[in-house]
Amino acid sequence: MKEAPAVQRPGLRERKKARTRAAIREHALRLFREQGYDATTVDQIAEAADVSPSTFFRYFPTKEDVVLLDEFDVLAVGAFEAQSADLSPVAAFRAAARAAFSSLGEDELARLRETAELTLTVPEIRARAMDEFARTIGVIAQAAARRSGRDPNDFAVRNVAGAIVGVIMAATMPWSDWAEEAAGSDMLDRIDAALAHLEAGLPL
Amino acid sequence: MKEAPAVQRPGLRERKKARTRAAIREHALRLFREQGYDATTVDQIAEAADVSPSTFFRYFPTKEDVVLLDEFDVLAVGAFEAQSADLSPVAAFRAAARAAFSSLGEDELARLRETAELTLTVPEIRARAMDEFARTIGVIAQAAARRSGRDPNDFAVRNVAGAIVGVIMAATMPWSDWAEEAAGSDMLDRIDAALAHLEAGLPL
DNA sequence: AACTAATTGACAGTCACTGTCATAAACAAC
DNA sequence: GTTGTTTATGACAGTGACTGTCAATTAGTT
Repeated sequence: MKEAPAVQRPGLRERKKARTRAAIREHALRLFREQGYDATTVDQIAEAADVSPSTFFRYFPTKEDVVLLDEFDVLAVGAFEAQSADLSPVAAFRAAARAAFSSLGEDELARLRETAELTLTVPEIRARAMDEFARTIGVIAQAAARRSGRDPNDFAVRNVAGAIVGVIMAATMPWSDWAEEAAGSDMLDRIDAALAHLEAGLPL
Repeated sequence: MKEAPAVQRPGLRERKKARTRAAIREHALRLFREQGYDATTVDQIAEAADVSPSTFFRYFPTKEDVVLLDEFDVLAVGAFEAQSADLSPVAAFRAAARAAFSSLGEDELARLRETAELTLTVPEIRARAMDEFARTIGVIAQAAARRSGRDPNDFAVRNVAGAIVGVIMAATMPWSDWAEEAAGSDMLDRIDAALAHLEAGLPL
């Protein structure tokens, strides 16, 4: 008479894990906001989340990863493949990014902005973001390859993905004396404008 | 009656510092090659270079920086500004890169390859390379701005610089299962091809 | 030769991160 | 329920990168 939902229910254990994970991330982001990233030790986060320091590292391999785990590109890739096939890769990606962003809820957007802020501000995290970007190039290349029926390791495909990530970097990264201008325009708008510019062939 | 060469002679102190710096880097790279990056401790490097660990950190702020100090982009920027003004920014940069590469000596090329290898291989260093790339975007943007008489913070200028760095990343970074192909072609050739592709408008 | 300023080494300390082991809780069977 | 198995957790000890301070040395100067 059990008849328990086989796929549906994650099980108590899984739910507890998810709650622990969320608690750690939540308290970590709060502490970063309150005292700064460097000034916050892993021990403090662990204590605030009421777990042992060991447990912290079981959930996040490094302190940086508390900030860096977005899973957002998965969303974008889904939208990417849903675009009509006659669009150029860049145009398709741009449309996909817009769709993905607008599908986010308020709280998700807020967290995205907060982590983005930290990624831009803290050198350690900014550095680590490189690997994320490289991984993203791979993900985009794979999706573009599927769309166009080419090999994901194809040189041209990878190159397009690289250019996309490059202009996003340029639109996102903090500039020498550019903090004011950046504060004015929205990050997502800047990304969209950068993609539009790339789509148009980077005219000067 | 001194009449010492005012600008010419660096002074004994400076020469000693340069020699110490070179010794540290040399022994560090050798140890990395022999035992791997992670397995090599700063203490070992210091001992091999016959300085104290404290001194190591006075010359290089972090262990990663032993690898990451290229000063190569400065060379490229010089060549960039020497290109004729009717070339597109991308074409000009491509020509400049070729010129800069071919101006390097054998030993400099060897060291460039070795540090590049480490940058691609070791996750820590690869991550840190992000900041270098961001800086490089800035440097390229400044040079491009001077060339075209625009503001270095101009959106389009930055975006072009970002695209250039992006395709270089794509051509340089190691791929999922891509090691074989990469070994075949030369890194510099791949960079040139990537720039050519970008120059042509990224056709698929 | 004497004075000043820079370079260095020794030392102690912090913190991210790793590995191991024993305990306790969740799940699966009976 | 009661058992046995798996998994999450915490306590602990250790490594290594990095920081700060202080005293001794050494290069440059008068």
